[in-house]
Amino acid sequence: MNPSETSKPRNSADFFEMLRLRGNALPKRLKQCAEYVAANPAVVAVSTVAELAAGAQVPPSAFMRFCQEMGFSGFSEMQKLFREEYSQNWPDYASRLSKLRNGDAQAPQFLLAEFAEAGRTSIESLTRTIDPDALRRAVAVLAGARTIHLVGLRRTFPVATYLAYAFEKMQIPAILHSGTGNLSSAHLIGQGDALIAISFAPYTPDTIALAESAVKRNADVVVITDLPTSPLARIDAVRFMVPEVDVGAFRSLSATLTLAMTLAVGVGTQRRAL
Amino acid sequence: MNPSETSKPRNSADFFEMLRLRGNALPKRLKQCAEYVAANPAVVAVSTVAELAAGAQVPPSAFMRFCQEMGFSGFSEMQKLFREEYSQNWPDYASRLSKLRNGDAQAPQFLLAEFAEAGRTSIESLTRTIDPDALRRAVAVLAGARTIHLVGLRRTFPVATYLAYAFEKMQIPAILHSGTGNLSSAHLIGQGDALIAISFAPYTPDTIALAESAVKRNADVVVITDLPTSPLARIDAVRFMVPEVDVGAFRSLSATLTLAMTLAVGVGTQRRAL
DNA sequence: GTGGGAATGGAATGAAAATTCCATAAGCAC
DNA sequence: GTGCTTATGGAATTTTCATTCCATTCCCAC
Repeated sequence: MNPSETSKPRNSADFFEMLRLRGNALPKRLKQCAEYVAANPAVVAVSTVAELAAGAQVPPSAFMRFCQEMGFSGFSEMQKLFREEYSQNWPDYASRLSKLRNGDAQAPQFLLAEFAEAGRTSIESLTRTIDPDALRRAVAVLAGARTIHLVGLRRTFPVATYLAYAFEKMQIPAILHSGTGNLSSAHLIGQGDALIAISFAPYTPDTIALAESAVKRNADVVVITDLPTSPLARIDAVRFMVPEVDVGAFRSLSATLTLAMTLAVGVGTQRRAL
Repeated sequence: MNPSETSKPRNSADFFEMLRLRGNALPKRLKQCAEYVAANPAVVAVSTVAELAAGAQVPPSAFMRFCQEMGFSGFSEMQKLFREEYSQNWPDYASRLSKLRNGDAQAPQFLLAEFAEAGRTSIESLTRTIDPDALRRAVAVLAGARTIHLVGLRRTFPVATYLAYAFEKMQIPAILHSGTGNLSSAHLIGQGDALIAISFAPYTPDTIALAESAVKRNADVVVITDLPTSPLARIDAVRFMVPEVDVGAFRSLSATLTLAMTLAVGVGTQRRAL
């Protein structure tokens, strides 16, 4: 470790700042590496030294020297940084969950920190995984509907009620199917209507049934669920998979609500434009 | 290669389609893999078998079997698919943002970005402003209550229903006061009970009335509201001011829900410890 | 219960990748 | 040009990781 070495970058912003400062002072081959990495940051996360070296047109050993020159112990350490940024380093809540179970004397503010992080992570990854086209289609379908039906039971009931509130506030006709009194409300849904069905594992059968029945009745369906293996994902509909993070046995709803708000307001503005 | 094996997926859409179709028919461990992969697709691109297996809580060999069951020769081949897909999507990120800024402000993904930002900000400032001592007191009060009453109407109704769900799941006696049928339910609250009252501007009079009546009946009250000038803030109670960010006429609920989860789980663990 | 077949987990193996080392080449001062 | 320092490329080494194999367990049918 010679004294000219700068300290290790902690994130990619650090890293690129360092490149900016020291980039021009590097020897030829290392400069090639710097330029290649700057131009293809994402590729670093998913490639081997040999591949990157080939891309930068230098031998692998030169690339290794580059990594060390940037303050890392080697390529692996540098790659770790890019991988974390790239995958957002989804925290390992499974292991925290056991901590939650064992250490029963958890101070509430630690819990708050956990839930806050779960919420942030969920929202962050929502924005990266949502298909803009699906969003557009969902908004179009809902804006064109005569009546919007809403169903979400148990853990997703808050989302359904939020949508009901938002639509009411914008004076868009919407019906919340809550299952009160165990009445079947499937017959309310007809052609020209749309249904937003929300369900996470364990999937409430009533929600699935209502969604299936809506499809049979030629209503448009928008599905919000968690996984492609969900029974709701089998339905012919505009589908959203929301990457909500579990903390212990509880699931953050932040991302789902964010999506719900987006749909509601999107529909509102589109209707007004018509 | 047995005949039941499906042909190799060519892209991630293929892959998720296969998961959707065959996911439920898989044996337990392989299903865990399927779900983990579905929930964390980006992580697959940048992780090792061992890491993913740990994430899915299966041994590495099970994860290998999963890859082969999905039609790949092994993990490396499957990872290749994810790497290709995901390193292609990345460069769009910067251009996507600028497109968002330039393009019409009504595009749904622009809305999504706004709401996501609002949610993040709200949660962030919640963790900064919450008083740990108030949290501790609230949890103590609620954990000691015979029955926990919940009230939150209109825009805060989703929070109240979320709490109701959480308490039910943990088998903690809780009553959701929803005002259905316009029946007064204030008389249900008595000494030894606790009430969580949630209200944001414009404050629903029923919520305030119920909270005041609970105080008169010597019940403990926990208040979640937005401003110190709120009528709920005048009540003798453990008080939380949640700094939710408004987007247009709509308010993110992310921070409020995060606080609600914290209270619920905090009470749950504390009760179990008693 | 009991037998058979599928599923599982752990340890052994082999391949691939990162990292180091060293001989050679290039640049530079004198 | 000569000697010295720094840079370079390829090959050897070591570490990490994917993959396979097999003994054990689990589950279901009878």
